Amino acid sequence: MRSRNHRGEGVRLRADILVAATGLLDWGGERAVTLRAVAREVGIATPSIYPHFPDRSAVLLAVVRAASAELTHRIRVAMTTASPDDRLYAAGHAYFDFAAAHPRRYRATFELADPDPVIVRLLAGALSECVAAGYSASTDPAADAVALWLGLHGVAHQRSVIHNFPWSADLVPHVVASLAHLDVERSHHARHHPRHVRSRLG
Amino acid sequence: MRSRNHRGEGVRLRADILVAATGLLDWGGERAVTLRAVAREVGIATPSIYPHFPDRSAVLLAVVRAASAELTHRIRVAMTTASPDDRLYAAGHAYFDFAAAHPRRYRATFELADPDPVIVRLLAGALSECVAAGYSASTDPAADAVALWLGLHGVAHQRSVIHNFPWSADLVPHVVASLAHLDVERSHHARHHPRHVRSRLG
DNA sequence: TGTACATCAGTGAACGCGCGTTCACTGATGTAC
DNA sequence: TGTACATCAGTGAACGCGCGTTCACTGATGTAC
Repeated sequence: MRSRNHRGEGVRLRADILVAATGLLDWGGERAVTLRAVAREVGIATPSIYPHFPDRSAVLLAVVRAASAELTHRIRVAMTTASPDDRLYAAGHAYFDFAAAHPRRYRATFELADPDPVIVRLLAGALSECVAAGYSASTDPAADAVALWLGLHGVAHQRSVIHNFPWSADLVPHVVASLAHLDVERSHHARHHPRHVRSRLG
Repeated sequence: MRSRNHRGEGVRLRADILVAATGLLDWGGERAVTLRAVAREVGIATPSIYPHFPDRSAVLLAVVRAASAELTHRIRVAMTTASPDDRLYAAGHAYFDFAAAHPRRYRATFELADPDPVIVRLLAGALSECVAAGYSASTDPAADAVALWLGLHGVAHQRSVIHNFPWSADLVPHVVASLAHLDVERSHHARHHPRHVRSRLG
């Protein structure tokens, strides 16, 4: 099934192990990531994992660190938008989408590793720009960015846990606008949901 | 160590099993709740659990349902306050405190059982009263109550996971005020943190 | 009042399983001379 | 060019463990007659 790596390319197996472990995590949660299951998936003998990882927990930690890095990357990519308030909305959606796409991985990431502080910094930066541009009424962007991140985490985590929940389409922008104290009238949210704005103005 | 129950009082063991399982859950997480460990803790033979629960997952589910009921109860008790906005702040603190007091139990509760819809209804009720009293600018209390609950969950869940985090003292009232669109000037938050209000007004 | 019997609360031993980890190994491939 | 040797990538068998669950049971306590 799997052919032995060429000399000097033994590190490739490390990557294969991580891919398999990630798949198992997504499929059956943390419990499903056993060294034997990983080896079965990769097509190797179980002890072949040991030259690459000291023990089971090291494999899990590596998986979870990679997930954290990917989440940060997706948020960073999503935030390449012109206006700072749209950057916040885009970050919120990227965050939510990641949790929706990989529910178990998202959960394990936050249970086994500390959250990447870069995310909060990115949010704080965009929020500060919103304040400077007059889009946000925040008086403490650093603190509000933390609250915003925690709010997004709450939405994303529940999304990763619950199956039948009344997820309204504008929940994410709603949470973003509230916690970032965004001016709803000019926001992405307002532009896409004029009826909501009208009822708010009426 | 443990003496056999009198005739007709065999159900007592059921309660003992739940107490022990809850303790193990708090101590070592879901993985620590094995039937053998529970039996060891209670002081019985492992098979003695079976007359009371069909299998391991039933024990866990019962533990988690009890935790959910207790959380709801604590929120209900906390919400016996005069003004509706204080009820929201009190609910937020009760929620946070529960997660801080029983981190692993809190996590397991939301991973193994659906959240108790009563909580959202309680929040929606108080929020509606805030709107009626002119304390909240919410235009959709039902939707805002969901967002508020998700925000609280985010704060509480991170609290149950992370150990060294910059938990600011007014994070919870901050999140509550933002998501409930509360009038910060009259709020509990404002009354207890006048400096924050001044900077907001300046 | 005595006694046979049913029921209740719980036990002890055993089953088969999957697990993490260790150990001594194998066979191919490159390198020094 | 040939050959001994080192290294690399990975294997197969075994260890001891804790687990969920099943089974036939035990001994005390209440009840019917």
